[in-house]
Amino acid sequence: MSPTASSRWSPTTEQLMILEELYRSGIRTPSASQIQQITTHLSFYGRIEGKNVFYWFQNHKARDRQKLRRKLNKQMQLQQQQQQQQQLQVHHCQINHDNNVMINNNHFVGTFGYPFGSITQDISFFNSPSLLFEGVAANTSEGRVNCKRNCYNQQSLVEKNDNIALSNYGWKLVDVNHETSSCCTRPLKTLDLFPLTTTRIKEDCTTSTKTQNSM
Amino acid sequence: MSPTASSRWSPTTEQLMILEELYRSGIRTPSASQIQQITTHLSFYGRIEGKNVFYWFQNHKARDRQKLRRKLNKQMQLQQQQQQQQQLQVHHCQINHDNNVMINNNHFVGTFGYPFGSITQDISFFNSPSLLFEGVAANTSEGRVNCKRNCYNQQSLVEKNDNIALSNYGWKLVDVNHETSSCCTRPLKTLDLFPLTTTRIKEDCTTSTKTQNSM
DNA sequence: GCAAATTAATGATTTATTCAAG
DNA sequence: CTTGAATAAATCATTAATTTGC
Repeated sequence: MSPTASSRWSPTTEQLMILEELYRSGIRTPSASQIQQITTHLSFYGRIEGKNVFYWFQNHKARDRQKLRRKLNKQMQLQQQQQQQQQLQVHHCQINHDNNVMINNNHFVGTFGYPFGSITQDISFFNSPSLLFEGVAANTSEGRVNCKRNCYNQQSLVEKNDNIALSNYGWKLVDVNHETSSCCTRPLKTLDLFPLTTTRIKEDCTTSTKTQNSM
Repeated sequence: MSPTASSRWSPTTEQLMILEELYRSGIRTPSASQIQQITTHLSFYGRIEGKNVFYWFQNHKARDRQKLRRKLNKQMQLQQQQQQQQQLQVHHCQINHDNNVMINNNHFVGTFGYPFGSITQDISFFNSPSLLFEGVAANTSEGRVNCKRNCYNQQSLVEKNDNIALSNYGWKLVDVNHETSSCCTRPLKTLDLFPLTTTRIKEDCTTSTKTQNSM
């Protein structure tokens, strides 16, 4: 209960709610200035630093992806099991033969659609969709590249315009915020990120969508 | 020739020499204050920012590891090929049988010593040493964990003592250096990192080893 | 020699993984 | 077990070497 320095930040309920709302509204990798604004705003509800905001978004994004992957992976597995079962019923005469390779290989992706050839530099292995997800060799190539491409369109390009060249990593952040952020400063400018309605949870998004566009 | 802003820093010869010397002397993940010192010192030889130093060490370390992995990987492959050859000479009656699995698999690590079992959450697959290294499914688990453990002992723990809680990531760095580092400041304090002899390339290391210990 | 074209290095970013507090 | 923090790995993107055709 005493406010003695605990080794790590833990968000207050309100801070958390706001962060989650921002996340829902589409923010994934806030730029330095965005982080600055968010931090300033949230410092009104408790001690907080820029890096906390930075890490929060990073972790939240990562764990969202992770959750999704797990889910899809599970679906895949189920599908495959079902397919296998069906095949067993139809071609049950081949069971003993195929068993040499498939037995016990719930995760043995190496055998599914592995494109042979290509010796050294070519990394375009593993095109099987099952490799996109958690399990064994999920993050080797191709698959993740595609995945990433999708993610890029969400934030990065926007930020390139906002922040001339460096985007959102720490180095640019602190000089605006650090050492002067010891709470007690109420938001000085009107923040685009926080139009006035931070406690609204879920609406039809028609009035609030421009929140994000103006950054 | 004109010093018009190129989008990324490229180190001068002297900066590079010094960085490499520091690296050789054992620095891998410099703390914020170390980065600050190094930056200040190197800014004497040309424009440079803290993040450049940070990135340089990060990349250099990573690419060192990578080089090592590649090398060891190559050795492994050779060894395995030799072993295979030997086995072929001894058990040549089994060739046709094994071919079903091994043919064309220069990188097909999935078949080497794969421990069956463990369905969903357990990630402790792939214990084969060949999986530690580049190729296909190199970075899945276990192997890398071990690798990492080793690396930790080199720097991180030291830095925990140096820098109270945050160690060396961007957030702490800029407030000391940024926006005031526009060259023209000669090193103000005597730097432990740079005792006086920065141009010495290679010696017996007996007189200079304490350089690193005092940080 | 010397640019255009390729390729290799490497600075900078983003994502994945791991550690560890609560 | 959840999640803030930290680190390592993968990737992107630009610059430097290098090659190639003239």
